[in-house]
Amino acid sequence: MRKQPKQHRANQMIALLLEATALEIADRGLDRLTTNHVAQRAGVSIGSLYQYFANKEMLVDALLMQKAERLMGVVHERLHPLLGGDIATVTRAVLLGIFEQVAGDPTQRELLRHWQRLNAAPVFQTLERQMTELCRQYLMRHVDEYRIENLPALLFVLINAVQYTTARYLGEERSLLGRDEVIEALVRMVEALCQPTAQQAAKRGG
Amino acid sequence: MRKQPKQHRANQMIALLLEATALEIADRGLDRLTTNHVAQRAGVSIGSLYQYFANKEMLVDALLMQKAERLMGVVHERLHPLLGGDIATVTRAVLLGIFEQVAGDPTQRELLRHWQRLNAAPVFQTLERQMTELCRQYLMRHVDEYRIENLPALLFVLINAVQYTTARYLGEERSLLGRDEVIEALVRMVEALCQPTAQQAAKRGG
Amino acid sequence: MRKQPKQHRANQMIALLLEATALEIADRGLDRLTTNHVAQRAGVSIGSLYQYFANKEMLVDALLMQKAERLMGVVHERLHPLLGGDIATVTRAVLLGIFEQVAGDPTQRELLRHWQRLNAAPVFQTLERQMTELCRQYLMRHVDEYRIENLPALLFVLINAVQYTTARYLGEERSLLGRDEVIEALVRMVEALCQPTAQQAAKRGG
Amino acid sequence: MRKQPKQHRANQMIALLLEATALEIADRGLDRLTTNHVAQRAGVSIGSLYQYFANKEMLVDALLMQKAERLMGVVHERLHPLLGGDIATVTRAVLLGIFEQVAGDPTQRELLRHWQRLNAAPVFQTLERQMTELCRQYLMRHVDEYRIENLPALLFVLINAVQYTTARYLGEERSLLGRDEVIEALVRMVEALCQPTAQQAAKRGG
DNA sequence: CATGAATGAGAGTTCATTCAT
DNA sequence: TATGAATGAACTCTCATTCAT
Repeated sequence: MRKQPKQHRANQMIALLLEATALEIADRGLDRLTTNHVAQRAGVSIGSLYQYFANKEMLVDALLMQKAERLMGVVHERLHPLLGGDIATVTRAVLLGIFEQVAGDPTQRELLRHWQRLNAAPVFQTLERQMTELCRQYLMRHVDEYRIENLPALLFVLINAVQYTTARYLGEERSLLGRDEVIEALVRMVEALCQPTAQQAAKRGG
Repeated sequence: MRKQPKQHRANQMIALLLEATALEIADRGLDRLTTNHVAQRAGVSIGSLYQYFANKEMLVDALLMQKAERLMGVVHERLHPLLGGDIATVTRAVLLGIFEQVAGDPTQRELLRHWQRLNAAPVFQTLERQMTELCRQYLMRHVDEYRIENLPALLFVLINAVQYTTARYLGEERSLLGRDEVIEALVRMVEALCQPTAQQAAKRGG
Repeated sequence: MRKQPKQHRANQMIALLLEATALEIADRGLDRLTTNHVAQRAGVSIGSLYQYFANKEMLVDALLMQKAERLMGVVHERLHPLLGGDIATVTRAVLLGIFEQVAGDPTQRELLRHWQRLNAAPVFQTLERQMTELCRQYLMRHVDEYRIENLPALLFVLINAVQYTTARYLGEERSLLGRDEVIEALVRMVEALCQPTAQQAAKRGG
Repeated sequence: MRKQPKQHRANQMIALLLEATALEIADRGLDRLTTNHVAQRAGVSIGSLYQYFANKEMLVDALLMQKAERLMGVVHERLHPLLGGDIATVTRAVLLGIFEQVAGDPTQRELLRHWQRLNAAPVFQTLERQMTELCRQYLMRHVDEYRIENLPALLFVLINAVQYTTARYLGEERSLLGRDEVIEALVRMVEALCQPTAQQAAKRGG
């Protein structure tokens, strides 16, 4: 009861700093991000920044965590009502959700451009674990519709292929390809990877 | 006859510097690469480095070029004798070649971790264009075996999915998955993406 | 009330750095001036220097500004009470003021040695404009005592002849000529350049 | 008889290097002059440059010397036929000669911009001594036409005033003033400085 | 807790000069 | 003598981090 307001102010400060970090990354790029600029943009002293984040890396990690959580939120939101649906529909819905979430946010696009460098960060590992788990659950639920051999390998390729291709597409300033074209191609890839069982194929063919 | 030895020494120096750059990248990472360290590691003065490379970026670009050329060499080498083969065989052969080339070279693995940042470099664009062109040619050669809709989108997804997944796998320190598992999963993905025509499917089925 | 001490400390730091810059210039010359030496001499870190001056040029400019302002102060101080006096008296007084100001300050003397290079600096252009304006005003005030043809050309020659000759004399380590001899010669030159009208000449001659 | 050709080649080399130095100064400015560039421009190895000039300073000094000699040549050329003429005519002729010599030569103009820095060089001291001597001789020849008090001081002021004003005018990229305006103003200054004796004034007045 | 002035190691790069060939 | 590859001290400037107030 005594600590509540302090907690609150701390959370406010953290939010403020993360917001400033996001803006700086969007404006100047990840490579030119400096803690002094962040503090200045947040209207806060550089000392305060270091009160809440041990160092620059922690600051970026926290922002990454925030963005990752929002992204996972979107994924869940899209996935949940369709858990019973076929793989193409589900994939399409989730990808559309991600594209919409990221496309309008220059910060996330800049972060995507550095995905590979950043994915050592624990946040990314969490994000990936969650995605993997989600896919595994979906496939388990539909275990007799799709014939999966070597699930771990498939998940690895699936997740990475989709993630990086998406990252690449969204990270580009402008592409010759339209959003829907790319989504459809990805959907087809996912669909094809999870080859339906003969039984399913027959149903479809019929 | 007069310029030979000069040329030779110059080439030696360049090779020495690129080698040192590769080692430094492998040891300290691309972000912590410094020209002074490179020169020191090469056992050469910093001035010499700048005699052969206008700046740090050029140095890295040259290394990238070298690695890219070797990689493309391997790709061609594997691809050529199999141009008439089916897509799975070709893909498997090429991926195996790449994996063998890269897996043992920490420098290339570190570079792969920064793929996204680096692919602005002309070398990477060239590399990607070449790969795209190769895929296009293969698919054109087999135009009536596979039913391709929206070739550009397919190529984009195909190339990126394979490239980045490979990069991710090879970039990791160690993975729970074996090399062959990943290659097989990728092969299946590529195969699935290029769905056979009904006729082909029938042949296969028959 | 809050920002006072900050302002004060900042001003102190700036003064300290300018002082150190002046000393370094006096000791090692403008060409061998380095920011690290300045910081070291000021007993301050190089980072602090760059907190207050964007780059080396700005540092030198600020010093130039400071010296120029002092010089203009002296000129005004000497000129003002004599605005009604004849040209020889005014010139003599102003020159004496400048000589006294500069002679004892090795920094200013070193700066004078580089006058030509520095007079691209805005500070110098301002200084020169002020001097020119002052001369013009004086001559306008005494318009019927002196016959001036082609005022712009006269002002150009007048200002430059006096400025550079002074700069040259003061820039030298030691001269065979005494200060007063040079001043008298310059006074005579100025007086001669602004030839009196016939009427004035008659008055004087009478 | 044996050393002649070697001498000759040496002279050729020196001339070549000085020419290259001049071009480099004209193109890139004195501050950005580098010995490597000079050698390259001369089509000669940097080692050869150091065979003929102990260091960079010597190289510039030699160029200065060359230019100074040409300038003195012009001065003599113009002065000699007019030794008996009045001071205005002589001054005008000499100044016109100098202006013509320098105006078209970007190298000399760039050097003029750095006059003050360079005039520590022995070459400049020689040049100045020669000019001073010439003026002294002229004035001695006309000793009863002009009333000179304190000849050394007058010469100092005279030489410097003319030199620097000329240097300033010619060093500028473009001026609002025309060449003749400036020459006339300078001529008037010189004329006025060397006040005619009463006798002469009478003659002129009559 | 907040502040922000101060720090300083270390980055990339230049260029006069040397010396083995 | 001519060469030019090699040198390396020295330069300007950045920025993550600290700590006295």
